[in-house]
Amino acid sequence: MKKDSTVCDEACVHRAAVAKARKMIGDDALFARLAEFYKALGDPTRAKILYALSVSELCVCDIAEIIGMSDSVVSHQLRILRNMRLVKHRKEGRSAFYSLDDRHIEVLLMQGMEHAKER
Amino acid sequence: MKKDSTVCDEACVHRAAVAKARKMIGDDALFARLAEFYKALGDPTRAKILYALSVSELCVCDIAEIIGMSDSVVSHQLRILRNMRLVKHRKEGRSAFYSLDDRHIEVLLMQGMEHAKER
DNA sequence: TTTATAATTGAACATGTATTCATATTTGAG
DNA sequence: CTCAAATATGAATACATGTTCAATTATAAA
Repeated sequence: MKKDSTVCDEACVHRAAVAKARKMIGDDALFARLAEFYKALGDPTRAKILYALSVSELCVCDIAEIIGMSDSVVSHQLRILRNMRLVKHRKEGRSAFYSLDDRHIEVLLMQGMEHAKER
Repeated sequence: MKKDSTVCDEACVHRAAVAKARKMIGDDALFARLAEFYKALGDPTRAKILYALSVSELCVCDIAEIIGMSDSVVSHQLRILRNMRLVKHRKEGRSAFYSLDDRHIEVLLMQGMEHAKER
């Protein structure tokens, strides 16, 4: 007999816990946004950019120098970070100065950093 | 003249800030681990799995039911989470019970969730 | 042992994504 | 205006990754 839509043919686990978890997970769009948010941090180049910006406001070519990548790469990644509202920018002459959109981001970065350092 | 390895031909920005940031970013392996860590959270399926596990320990088929995906998908993603040491598992009979590797993960999940809810 | 269930695994496919390169835009300097 | 510098952008490429499907392992029950 094929498994039906119930869980583990009754045998496996606490139904109560399952029901509780299931209720919290209903909102697909929420988890999509959550994943998008973490994905933005989940690339070494973007992580470096954000980390650099946690030190101070910087223009594009400075960031490129600091992380050792081309201006083009940095500009592309900054656009992603901008769309995610993780960074904001301000134009001054022909330069564009970027900074973290809010301090909240910095906290999250540092926490992940501690986790990364531990292993 | 081509741009040399200095920053913005002097004109652009605070050299001191650049030097400070550069020093912190030297360690490539560190940022690789940091990115890997966030990448693990940066997928809706894995985020759902972790969220479900924050409620209680669960076996594979329960997780599959809760998040509405196949056992195979869940098993594949659990392996990734296991390799990242975000979850641990315990075998009991023919079932495998998974749980979060430590409470630290849960905190990080909830913080991202708040960020995701805000927008 | 034989049968069925829970879980794992590997290969294939489709999709997503980071980087490169060339080109455009914008602004300041001469 | 003309030239060069700071960014931005689009197309192309290469690579990574999530899901599906089929097959396998391991355990429990009959």
